[in-house]
Amino acid sequence: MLKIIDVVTFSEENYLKAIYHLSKHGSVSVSTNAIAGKVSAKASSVTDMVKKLADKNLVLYKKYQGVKLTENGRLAATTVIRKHRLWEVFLVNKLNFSWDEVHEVAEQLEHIKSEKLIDQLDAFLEFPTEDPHGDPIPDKHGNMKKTDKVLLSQVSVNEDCLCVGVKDSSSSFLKYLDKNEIALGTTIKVISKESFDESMTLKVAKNHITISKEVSNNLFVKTL
Amino acid sequence: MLKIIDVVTFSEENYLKAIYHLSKHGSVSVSTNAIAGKVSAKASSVTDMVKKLADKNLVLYKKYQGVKLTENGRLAATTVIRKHRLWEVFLVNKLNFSWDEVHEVAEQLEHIKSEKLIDQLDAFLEFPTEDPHGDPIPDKHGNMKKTDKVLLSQVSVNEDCLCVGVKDSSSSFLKYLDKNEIALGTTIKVISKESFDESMTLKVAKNHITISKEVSNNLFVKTL
DNA sequence: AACAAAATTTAGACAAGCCTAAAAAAATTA
DNA sequence: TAATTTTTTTAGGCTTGTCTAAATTTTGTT
Repeated sequence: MLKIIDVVTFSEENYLKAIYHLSKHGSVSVSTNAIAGKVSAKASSVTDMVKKLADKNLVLYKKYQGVKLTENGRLAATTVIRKHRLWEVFLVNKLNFSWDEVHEVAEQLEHIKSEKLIDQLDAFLEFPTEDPHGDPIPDKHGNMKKTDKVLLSQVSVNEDCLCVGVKDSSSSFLKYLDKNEIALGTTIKVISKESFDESMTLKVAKNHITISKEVSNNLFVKTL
Repeated sequence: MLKIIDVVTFSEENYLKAIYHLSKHGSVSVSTNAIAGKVSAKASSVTDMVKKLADKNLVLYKKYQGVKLTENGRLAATTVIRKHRLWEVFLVNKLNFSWDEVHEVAEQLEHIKSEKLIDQLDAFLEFPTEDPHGDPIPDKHGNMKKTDKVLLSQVSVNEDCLCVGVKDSSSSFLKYLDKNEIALGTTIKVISKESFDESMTLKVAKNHITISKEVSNNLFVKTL
């Protein structure tokens, strides 16, 4: 039977998204185990799903050789990511969610199927280019501006920088940042670095705070 | 095992909604066949689902005796309807959808699980009490104002009335109304009625139009 | 290079939600 | 009221997406 439109299921979309993130924008091959970790499933389930995605021409798959997105797969993945990030902007900018509350809801909203919906939402939000965590929002073709952001851990002593995003967007991390008054747009100066444990002392607003390497490796900044 | 929270699935929500609509707000018992028609499934599938809903205390079910919503079931149903109608308002008022385009998307959005989302959306929309088709939006407890709307076919010759809703909200009907410049809030005067085929002639704005009984039986108005 | 460890795949099972076909109960009608 | 028709339920099967356990392939290590 001729397949004109391949409907992509909720679950398939989650796998595609996981593969996209793990493969550095679809450029490299991804292992079964890595996908399993990302989607919280067992490796055997991943094998099954990957075969299905391969049948639909969304991934290239050879037994024991890992998985790579096809161009179709990459577009499907970036479309989901686009929807996820636009909904996050909506939740924060229009519905007063804080940045640590949006993820779970956006995980649901990203699967709503309606091209008009997402186009109109994009316009309603005035075509944002970044989500509330500083991640770029892909356009309809899956292209997104790449940012010159670096991890805070890479910044040298005495440099000023601007908080532009987080790597780990877990609720606990985002709450930690809130507590320390770090948000998108906050200016941070690196006061000192401790080579022993890779902790850093920062100046944030008027205060000095000390952070662990777990923090500095999860916060993206732009140096000024 | 103790069940604290019964998660209601996508499919279960659709059945509850169907039962609610068929049972006149949950007050009367509904037949298996009626539900099957509403959810586009076979009667045997309905029997299966209804047993599941009964296990979860969402409906009362006795073999061959039809189904009735419990208070839990009624609340679950009105919550879905509340979400559906709030999203419809959002789509029309904020994203420029027309009233015949919203249903399909709202059918998806109504299943998103987040109490905060729906509370905030309600506030963002300024607590609307009606959706774009004139149907009342339930509050958090499932209560909604009842309207004194009547079908246009019930209105007497020479009476003025206000279009407040539609019974059939199929896209083709809504497009027909648009074409004839009838929308929510339009004032209509009944000029004459033809007993032979139950057609009516109306004055809408400056124009006289003739409508069939199919139309007058699907348009709700409030007499003035 | 051979063996052990790790990763991956296969095989078989299960729940949800649907189906068809057959059986049973209820409703209708003659 | 007895027979027929309609409605509803049961029985068994299918697909999707998951799992566990066992088999297989690849990788890493002496």
